[in-house]
Amino acid sequence: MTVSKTAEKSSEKPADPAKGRKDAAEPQAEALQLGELSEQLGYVLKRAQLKVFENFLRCMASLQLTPAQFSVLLLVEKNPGRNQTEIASTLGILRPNFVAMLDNLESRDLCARIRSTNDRRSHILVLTDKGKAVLARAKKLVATKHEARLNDLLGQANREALIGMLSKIANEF
Amino acid sequence: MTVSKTAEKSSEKPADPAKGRKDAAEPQAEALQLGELSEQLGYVLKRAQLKVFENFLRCMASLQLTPAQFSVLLLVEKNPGRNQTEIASTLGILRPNFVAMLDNLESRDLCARIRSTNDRRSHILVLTDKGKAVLARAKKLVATKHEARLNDLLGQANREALIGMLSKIANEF
DNA sequence: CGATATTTGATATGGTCCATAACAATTATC
DNA sequence: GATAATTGTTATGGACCATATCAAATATCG
Repeated sequence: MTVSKTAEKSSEKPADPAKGRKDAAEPQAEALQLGELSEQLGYVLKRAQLKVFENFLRCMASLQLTPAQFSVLLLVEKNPGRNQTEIASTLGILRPNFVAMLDNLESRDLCARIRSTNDRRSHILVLTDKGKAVLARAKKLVATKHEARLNDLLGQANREALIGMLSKIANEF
Repeated sequence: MTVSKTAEKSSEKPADPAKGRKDAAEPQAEALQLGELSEQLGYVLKRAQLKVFENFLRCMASLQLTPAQFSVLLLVEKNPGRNQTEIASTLGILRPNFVAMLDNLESRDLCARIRSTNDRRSHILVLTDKGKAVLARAKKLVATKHEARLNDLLGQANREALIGMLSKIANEF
């Protein structure tokens, strides 16, 4: 009863005051003031990103795909025949860190490494049939349960504006 | 010459083809297609967040403040007299992980832990004079070099709309 | 009052992600 | 053909995050 298991921070007990302690010397003392923090771009961005990833993982629980894994599958599907270095660098993943990721996806038979005939150093990446099927299901889950949630929250126009602004920041900041 | 030192991913060498190898069998093969990835909320959010944090660190290089440290100073200034648990949980930091953070800030004489007289278990947090001064300078740097950059990029109205939407996501997603 | 439970700060520890160095195999360059 | 560069890989360390556990202090309740 100490804490729950995972991914549960606050919103447990507001430690409700006015319970009848010694006296009524401190009637207030409750929620903290965020102040300028709520206007800080980085703060709000990080918080939003954590929430979005959290929701993504919940939506993908049945397929056991992380955001990073999903992005790899998407990119390999869109660019079949590329090697590890190309896929990894496009996603901002360093080659050494990409190895374990691919080991995982390959062990689950979602994608495959194929030795290139042109350059026998490199591994060509392709999706397996299972990988394609899983990705198709993943896309539906993301569209239905994840991205749709944005429309409910912001509306179609705002959602597109948000994506556009974030892209601009990601590319030009 | 293997790679640069830090924070330099791609945009190094497109490995320009058409250089004259064996034959001219593969004339294309260049930039990868992002495809649906550029429309994925989580992907764009994460990319934007990384860029913003990167820029934040550059702006704060002279003060050696990370986004997390800045947020702690801001929150302690706005809510003096709160204890570690309150400050940490408000920022989504787990108490165990907050200890080292405070050790750092306290060793730099930016904030101080004071044993509470009401509850001798808890440590009241306050900013030192140096902490207040550093935070004041940090605020100016953030406003001048960091947040201002958003206005240049998006414009005042869009910047406010973006912050608003991100807050909404952070709170209601 | 006194026994038990809870809270607070702290330590230890493990997991994940990120970054660098270094290596063997292969290819490019000269 | 000798040297340099590239590709995938391993090893490794750091930063961040999460849980269990502890001692001190406090709260709760018989």
